[in-house]
Amino acid sequence: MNWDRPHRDPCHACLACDVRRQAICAALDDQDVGALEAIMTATALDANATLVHEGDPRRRVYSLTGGMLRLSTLLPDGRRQITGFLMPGDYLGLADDDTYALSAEAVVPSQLCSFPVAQMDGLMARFPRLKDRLHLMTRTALRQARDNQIVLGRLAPVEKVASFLLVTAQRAAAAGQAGDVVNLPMTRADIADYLGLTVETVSRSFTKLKVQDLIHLPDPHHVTLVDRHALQAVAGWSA
Amino acid sequence: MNWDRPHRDPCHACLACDVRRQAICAALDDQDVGALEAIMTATALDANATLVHEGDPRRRVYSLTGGMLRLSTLLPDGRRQITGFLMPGDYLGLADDDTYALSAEAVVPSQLCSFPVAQMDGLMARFPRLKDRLHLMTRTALRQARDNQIVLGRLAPVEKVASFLLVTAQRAAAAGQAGDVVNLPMTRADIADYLGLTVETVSRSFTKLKVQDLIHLPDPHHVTLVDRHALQAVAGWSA
DNA sequence: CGCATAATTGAATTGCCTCAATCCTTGTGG
DNA sequence: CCACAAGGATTGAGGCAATTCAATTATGCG
Repeated sequence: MNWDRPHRDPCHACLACDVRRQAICAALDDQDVGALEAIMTATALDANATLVHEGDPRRRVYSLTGGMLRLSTLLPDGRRQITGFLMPGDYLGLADDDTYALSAEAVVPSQLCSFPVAQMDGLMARFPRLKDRLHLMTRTALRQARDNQIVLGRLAPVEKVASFLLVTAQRAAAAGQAGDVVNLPMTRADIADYLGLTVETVSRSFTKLKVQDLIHLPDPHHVTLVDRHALQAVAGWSA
Repeated sequence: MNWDRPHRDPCHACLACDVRRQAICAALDDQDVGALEAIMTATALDANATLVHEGDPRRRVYSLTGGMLRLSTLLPDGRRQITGFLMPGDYLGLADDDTYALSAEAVVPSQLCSFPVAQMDGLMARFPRLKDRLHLMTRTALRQARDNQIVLGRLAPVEKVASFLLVTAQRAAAAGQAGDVVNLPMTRADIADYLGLTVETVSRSFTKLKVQDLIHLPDPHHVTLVDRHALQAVAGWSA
């Protein structure tokens, strides 16, 4: 096991949590959230640590509170497809039934809440709003996955990268991290496996956007969106 | 409007429906299904008729009973991405919130049940199993969309087509249509826009599979799966 | 039976990927 | 504190595969 030992903050951690209003717990008010907290185990992951393996029995579900996770699957010959990056407030286990359909690894050191599925199911029966929120998050995830099909199927490399930057910025904004500088904790290889490209093509696409002055690249993990409007045009958003 | 005028079968159509055990109505037993039938309007669509437009307010949801629908979205410059084909028993409106995220058109003449969202919401409140089934179908759709990301992102053209044939055969089997001959009502252009390819590349991929004797093509809309195992290997399923 | 649309096949081009080298940052040990 | 090692990112050159452009064949409908 390569994650830190579980710990539980005794001082009403949930009420002070950064993602109290974004995550699954937002379905419960301050009185009821204790029930969720009671079945929760806070855990931490080192960078690149594996949380769940594709095909493993789905015994726990998770809510990410800090850091970033990548969801991926491997083809027999080693090709990898990353189907999404989880940001704080996101939930892991929305689509899975009895086994995990995807592997989940930490991109950077991450913190999350871990719940046994059986007890989570019990809580959903007790608090309908919890179940409703899970359903809502599933629908949102479905829309995201479908948007991604457009990106993967019909966009050219530069367009894919532009789209990726805009979506990432948007999600960061939704999580409270507004501003024109986007944090990209993942590697270029991760981005490539997410967008269906090679590392080289991703790098070249970044360079193209930089040369056109649509973005700045202070360092590989930070991108400044200089011209959001032009980026949207490149990404094929609206006319 | 290019669909036939609505009609209602007076003789308990739901109980005799082909997809009674697959569609949303499977959540209700024969006593309760009348409540669903009461708010239902049976409609028919001509081939290529548009059922809903991307961006339109989501006032009705649908359950396909016969034929086939394609879900698609357009980029400003005309590029099209088909995100899925709906087969009998499938539900339209799973992911959408207040507006439809995708357009839906009939591939061939199709029949479906139409429900006003408000009344469907009421029924979901009255029959929790109905809501649960919707949630289940949403999760399934999410898994399908993610599987599709792998196909779009990491498979070569022939692999994409092989995968498409196998998935289509599998879904037809789940709907009761077993056998090694797959029905492909959609055009090559539809398949291309689904797999992120051009019409020509799709056609060439079919030819390659045919030359290798993995499939037969009695006509463009019927494919016989000659060697399922070899097809699975081509599609990158398992080792 | 003829037209319009769809599907297939062919030739040429473009652009992404492959292979390879260099640069840069980061962290480690001397 | 500096040198070095190691992994990631970027840049360059060349090949190949999917696309584009174009023509032919097949299919289906009036």
